[in-house]
Amino acid sequence: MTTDHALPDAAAGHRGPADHAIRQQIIDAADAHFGRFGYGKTTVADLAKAIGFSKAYIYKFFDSKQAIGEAICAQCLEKIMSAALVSTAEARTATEKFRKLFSIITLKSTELLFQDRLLYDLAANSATEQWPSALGYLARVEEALREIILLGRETGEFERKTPLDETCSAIMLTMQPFMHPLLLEFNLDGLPEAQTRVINLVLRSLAP
Amino acid sequence: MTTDHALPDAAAGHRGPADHAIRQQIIDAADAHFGRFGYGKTTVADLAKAIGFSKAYIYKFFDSKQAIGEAICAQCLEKIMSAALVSTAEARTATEKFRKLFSIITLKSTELLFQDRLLYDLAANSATEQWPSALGYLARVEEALREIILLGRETGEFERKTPLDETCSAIMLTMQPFMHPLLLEFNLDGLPEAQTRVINLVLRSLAP
DNA sequence: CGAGTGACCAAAATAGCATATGGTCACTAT
DNA sequence: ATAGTGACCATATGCTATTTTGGTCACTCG
Repeated sequence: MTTDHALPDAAAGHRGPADHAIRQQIIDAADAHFGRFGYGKTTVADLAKAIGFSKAYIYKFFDSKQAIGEAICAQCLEKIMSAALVSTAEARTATEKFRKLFSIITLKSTELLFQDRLLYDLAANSATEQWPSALGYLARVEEALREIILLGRETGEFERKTPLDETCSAIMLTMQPFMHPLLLEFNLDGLPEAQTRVINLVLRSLAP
Repeated sequence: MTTDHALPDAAAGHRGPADHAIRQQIIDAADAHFGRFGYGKTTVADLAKAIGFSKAYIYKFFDSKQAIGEAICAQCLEKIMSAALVSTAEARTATEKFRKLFSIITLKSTELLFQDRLLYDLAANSATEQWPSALGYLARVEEALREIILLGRETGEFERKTPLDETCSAIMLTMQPFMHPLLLEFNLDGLPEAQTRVINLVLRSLAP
């Protein structure tokens, strides 16, 4: 799986050697602290103490506290995305892959919401403020969607007239109520039926 | 046009006689003040002074300051809705009515956003906090949508297999990115093309 | 030269307090 | 009874003084 597309740089805000043991220690500590106390209540000094170095040393590896937040956020979103990709890989038809892609994303997002509320808040912040981590995630989802639609067009499951980009971006928008953290929370009550109805609607529009 | 459906009570928070000259004076004063200074910066005492009565008298007509906010908000949303209804009435086909309904709603909402930012913020608040005024508005939009789809089904423009309620609620969700004030602001950059693409997608799914 | 840091600063968060505000009620005047 | 109000209270809001916090840099140590 190649990750070096022209996506928003997932390593934005990084400094120094990209794969350093200390960097990983910082990320681990941040993951634990952000999850337990929240992004806002965790200070950079806390992270420094957790790994046994001084605060200044943290800044040899990250541009800012937000950059650390982005790394954690990207990790969360990566977990969601990879669960979705596993699920789509198991599905046989493009239609099934399509259903899985978005239903797993929503499922995993709601799990995050209920189990790691503080990390979810971080992800929500990332989305509303359009951090690179969130933009990269959306780009990856759209890329997966594009491949599914291409497959469906090849197998004859989906129509071939509508421009691919147009279809993809429109579908991403229809799924926003179940992907964007703020809207997801807003639409929680109707799940999962509401999403199924929208997925059905989109699939009808994809029919040849 | 009958408005006495089982919608969320648009007159919630009202007290005393429903059509009293004073009530209208309060609403007018609130409209002016909320628009100029914002909901938060306007005090009930300000409104009282504006109409030349004491603060306590206001509470003979409204349960709370929020109830006044709801009234103003309902008024704003009503303007948007009636503009959309005028537009759909002019359109001939169900397809055209459908396009008009949602594009006018988005157009008028963005106009409100740019021209009366403070009232827009009030409406945004109403939506995120699910005030009756916002719920009533959504119910009215969905009702208009339902009638358009019914028309389209009669004229043969739209398919007839999918359950009507399911279609309507799904479409409302697909349009959320352009209706919900917070998302609208978020999606402003892609307008109006992005919405057109979604509308096209939905219309494809409605095709017989 | 590279790993690591204490001391330092501007900006932001916090705490504590005075004031303003939403809301009620007993009351007056008509 | 109806129209209307001043005085009152608990809470929210704004404000200022103080502390924390994000972030930098010159510096030490090996």
